[in-house]
Amino acid sequence: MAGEQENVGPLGPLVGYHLRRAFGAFAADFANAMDGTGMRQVLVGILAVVSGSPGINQGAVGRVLGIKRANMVSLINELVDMKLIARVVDPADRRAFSLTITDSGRAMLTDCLAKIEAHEQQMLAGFSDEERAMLLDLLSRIERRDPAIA
Amino acid sequence: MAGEQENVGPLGPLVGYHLRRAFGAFAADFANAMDGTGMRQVLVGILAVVSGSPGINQGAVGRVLGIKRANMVSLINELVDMKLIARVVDPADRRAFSLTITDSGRAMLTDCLAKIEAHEQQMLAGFSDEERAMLLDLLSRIERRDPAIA
DNA sequence: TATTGTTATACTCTATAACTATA
DNA sequence: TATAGTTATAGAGTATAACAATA
Repeated sequence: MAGEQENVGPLGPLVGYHLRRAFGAFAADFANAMDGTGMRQVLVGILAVVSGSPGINQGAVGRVLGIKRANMVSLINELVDMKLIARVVDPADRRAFSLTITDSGRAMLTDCLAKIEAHEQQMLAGFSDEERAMLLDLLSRIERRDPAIA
Repeated sequence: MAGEQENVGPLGPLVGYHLRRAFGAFAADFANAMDGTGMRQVLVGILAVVSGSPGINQGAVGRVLGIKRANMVSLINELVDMKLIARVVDPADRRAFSLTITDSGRAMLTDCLAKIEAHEQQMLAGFSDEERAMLLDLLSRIERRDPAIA
């Protein structure tokens, strides 16, 4: 997925270019880290959000993570099929599904988060605590400029 | 593509999560910035690399940008069809194509780079020069950890 | 044998439009 | 009429395997 530290011409000073490459590197290593779990970045994200907000519905999860309603359907189906989350009709609003994490879901999330911690450690090896905090801050400030938010 | 600054549970402290969101925000705004040009992130990247290394071949461009050979084919076809780059058989190695940017390609690249500068300014509004430089440095250090490079 | 480019293919992510059922 | 979820579909990015021509 990458290589050959070379002449990228006018791309060098562009934050967007390096953001893309760094994201690619992170995503590739993340996928490796999830090997054998059957999980992907999005699925872990959804599982984490559901775990943090029991009873939340699909649309809300999507809004939190920036995933369109239409695309949530099959993702939630995957997690339900894997028995990692439970989906019941919300009695207070029968259009909506109330999502909760199952015991296996909690175990899976714990396992994934441990693997993700190791993956982050490896990707950020050589980063001081201050640098990691700085990076988190800078990235968070960019996130808020998502044109789909405003 | 995003929204609802809320409880992301255990994702909050993960660099990978924020990298993904920041990348998404940048990519969405980049796409808007390219509106009307017919260009996309990858195409601009290729054009920039070819412009910086005249005579380079497809495989090399792919290695520089982290794009697989197989995926380069249609991308190069697009740029050739748009008459932004010229492709001739390399006389020194008749397996390879020698790529050069055309005059229209140069004009297109200049136009895109101006639009990209504006887009970066907007996405990084509020960033000091030091912060931007710091971000570039931190991202570059992550890039080098791409598992596909090692 | 290795490499350049090619074709075919497949999976994932993202996006839009139109539908249903509830509110 | 608005919202939650659904279906269908399409474009784009990324990945692998197998092949032809050339080195």
